[in-house]
Amino acid sequence: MSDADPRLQRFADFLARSGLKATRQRALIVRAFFDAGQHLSAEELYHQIHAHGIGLVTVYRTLKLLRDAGLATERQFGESYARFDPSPADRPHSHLICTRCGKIQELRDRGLRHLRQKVARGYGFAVSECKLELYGLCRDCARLSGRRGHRNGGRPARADPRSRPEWPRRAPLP
Amino acid sequence: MSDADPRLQRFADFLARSGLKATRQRALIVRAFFDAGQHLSAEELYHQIHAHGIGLVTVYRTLKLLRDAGLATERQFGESYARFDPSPADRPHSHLICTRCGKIQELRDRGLRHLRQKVARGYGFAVSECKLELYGLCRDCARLSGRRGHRNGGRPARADPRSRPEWPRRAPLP
DNA sequence: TTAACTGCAAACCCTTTGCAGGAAC
DNA sequence: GTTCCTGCAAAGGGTTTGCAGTTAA
Repeated sequence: MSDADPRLQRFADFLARSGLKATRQRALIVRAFFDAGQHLSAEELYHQIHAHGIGLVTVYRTLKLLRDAGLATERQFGESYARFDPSPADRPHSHLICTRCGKIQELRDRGLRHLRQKVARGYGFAVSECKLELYGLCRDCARLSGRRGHRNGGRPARADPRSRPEWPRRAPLP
Repeated sequence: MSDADPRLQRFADFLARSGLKATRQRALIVRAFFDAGQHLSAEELYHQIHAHGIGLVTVYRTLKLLRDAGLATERQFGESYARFDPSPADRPHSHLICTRCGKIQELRDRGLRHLRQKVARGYGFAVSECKLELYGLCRDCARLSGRRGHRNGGRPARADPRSRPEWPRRAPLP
């Protein structure tokens, strides 16, 4: 199933087109990245494959290549490090980020497209990229919070999502 | 005019309430921050006041206090450093970021509120914070770009706004 | 007088870069 | 055989922290 992923071919094409080489490390990293199907950080991805003797630096370099190939988008979800979104840039979507469990869901809504067009008209602004992130509690966490009597109305203690409390920042390193 | 700014009083109240002290440095930093009325980085703010013998570390610490007091929001506009938004958190707004000149405009649109409510209903997601950022060319830059024949359709060279090329990253240091 | 604050330097974290050996073309 | 790649170690840049002296309360 992973072999049939057209993105692997697109990456191979990108490498060839750019005069770059198809190495064992790149193949492993790219496959692990697409297989995860999530918004991984460089270190999380590294953690999944470092058993194969691949270094963190190579993971960083390959993620940058994926970004340049248009197969990943670098994102900052209020953390001190970046996450990479495997969705191609030509299929824009927004994100719902749970401030309790860290889950990241994707959201597609055409309301955003309208907003974008309205802005273009009203402000004379030529939009090239549109980022919408909604922080809050996912369905499960909201339910849990509700049971506990939602002490502060379901709002997190701090407005700034950079200071998310207890949820897993990255996969633990050995 | 700056003295009449109710935010100064709110900050003083916050300090008193928290058992913290009102120092000369904090007064200077907070006033400079509100007077700027822009989305400053810590270093830009430092640059404006370091003549008074105030250290960068104190600027960082005071900005964090402002954030905790609800008088500033920490934001990451695709740069490697944070900017602080002087608008209080209870007046949410979006941002238009010009990828050419770096200008940041604010945008208030009730379409976003509707989207937010729709998400709450459809996904069972309890939204606590909503971030919308539109990257592209502001009116002036779009016009310039148009005159030059908008070589690549008005799109920046790279999709990722982290790699903005030539515009002022921060106020130059002496 | 006491607790909090400042500034310096050093640490910290994530990411990038320099370099010598190794692998793809 | 050339060019690009890898991994290591070290550097880099923004931010935070430890500490000794200073200042607000």
